[in-house]
Amino acid sequence: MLNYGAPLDLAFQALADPTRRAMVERLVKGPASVSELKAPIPMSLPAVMQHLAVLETSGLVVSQKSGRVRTCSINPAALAEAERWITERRLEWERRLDRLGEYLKTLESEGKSDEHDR
Amino acid sequence: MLNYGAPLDLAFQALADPTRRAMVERLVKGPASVSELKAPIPMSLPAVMQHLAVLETSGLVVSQKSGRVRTCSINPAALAEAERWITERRLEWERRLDRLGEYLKTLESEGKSDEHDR
DNA sequence: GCGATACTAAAGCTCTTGCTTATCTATCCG
DNA sequence: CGGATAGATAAGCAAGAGCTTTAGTATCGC
Repeated sequence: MLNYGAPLDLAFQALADPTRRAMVERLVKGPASVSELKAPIPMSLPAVMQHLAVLETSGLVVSQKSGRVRTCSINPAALAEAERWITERRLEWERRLDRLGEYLKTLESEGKSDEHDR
Repeated sequence: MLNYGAPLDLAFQALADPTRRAMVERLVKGPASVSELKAPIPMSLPAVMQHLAVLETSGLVVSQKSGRVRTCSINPAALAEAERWITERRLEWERRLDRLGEYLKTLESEGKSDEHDR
């Protein structure tokens, strides 16, 4: 499986951890420093920074350092890309169900005329 | 971090692998047997079955065995749940940007009247 | 019945993840 | 300057993910 979809790998992998999802949930409310991100998380600071690194290499989060504080924010584009993959699959599934419904309706009405023909 | 969101953990984890995403992409086109799922994948059959197991425990895929063939299909509900989490975060981010825009517009017009007041 | 088909189960191996503690480097401020 | 703050880096470790090969167990069709 050519890892053609590597960006999606990273995004979904990043979202697969509850701590990282909590960090994303915090960041959608607005940018935050590393300490602010760490605050509600019962974990060592290096652990939080490692989660942050995963979020950054996935592209879901960007950050910049100013003085001694690093400010993190959401990158909505990466979030949208992951969303888009799922949405497209769901839509494809629904389109297929629609076609199947049409087909079954056709079969049913043909069945009815068959009954008359008999 | 209480693993309160465990179902999402499993769904995103499942989607983080390109082989598994390829299997999902196949299944949105309609149900398939294990062998049909394996066909395009250059991997041993047990490996494919392990991927399938991940997809099943995540709830993204369901399957039933009839005779000697197991037929797999998508569970759109699980797909929709993962989609929903992302969508809600993106929407929250956008609502925040809107509020910020309003606020900045307010500041700007107040700034203009300040200039007049000066 | 018997060979081929379609999966299933188990063991083992390597690489990655998700933490930890300990140590170190910058910046800020009184 | 010097102590407190904010973050970075490194090493180490237990558990899990993602394969493999090997060896099964049911069905199906002649």
